[in-house]
Amino acid sequence: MLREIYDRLYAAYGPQGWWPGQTPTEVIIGAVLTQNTAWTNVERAIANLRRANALSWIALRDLSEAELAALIRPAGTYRVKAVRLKALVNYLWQHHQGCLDSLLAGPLDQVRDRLLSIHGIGPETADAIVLYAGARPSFVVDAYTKRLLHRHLLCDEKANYDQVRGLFQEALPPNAQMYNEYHALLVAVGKKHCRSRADCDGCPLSDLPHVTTP
DNA sequence: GACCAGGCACATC
DNA sequence: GATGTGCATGGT
Repeated sequence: MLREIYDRLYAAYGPQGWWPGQTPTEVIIGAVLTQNTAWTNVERAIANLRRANALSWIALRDLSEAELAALIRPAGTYRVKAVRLKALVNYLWQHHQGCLDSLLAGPLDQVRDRLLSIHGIGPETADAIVLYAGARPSFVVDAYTKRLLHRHLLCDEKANYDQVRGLFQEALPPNAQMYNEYHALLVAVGKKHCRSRADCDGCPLSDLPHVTTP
């Protein structure tokens, strides 16, 4: 069924062209900045960083936390995110000499655990980094994904992150390009539909099995 | 003027 | 271990 849903969404919406970052570094910064935040606000923050020549790991290392916070302010929760970006930058320099390829190298599960050990990087951010910066097949689960699966009776309402991720990874081949598109497609359909029970009109999945109670 | 957005850490029970 | 809460800007 998860393969069927992918095919339908792809047919309806086409390739999404995620992640909208120009370099792996930019993708990773965006992954932290977008936590609980609309992407348009993340773009403003990244534009500030670019204007300040701060889109590099050296520059980010040398910025103070307060300077960084000021630059990323449009992304919201900027004090928290400045702490998180600093934790990531410090980890990269302390454990990988500032080398991103080194941070992302090794068995996928090891890389994921490595990222999860960094303060401010939870499962969704870690998977987004592995998938969209590392181009490796770690499925990204977000609120849209959980909601859609629950509405279509494919997971329990209280299923946790790793359970939902496991459903996708068991049903699909470990194909990073496909995981990439699928996550983006789930966000696309989730923004238009599946928000309330009245949003099913025109949804490419509206004829699939569906919850009948709120 | 609420309500929400590619979450996460921390406190409390 | 399971909920509840703070973080904070900009769009709808």
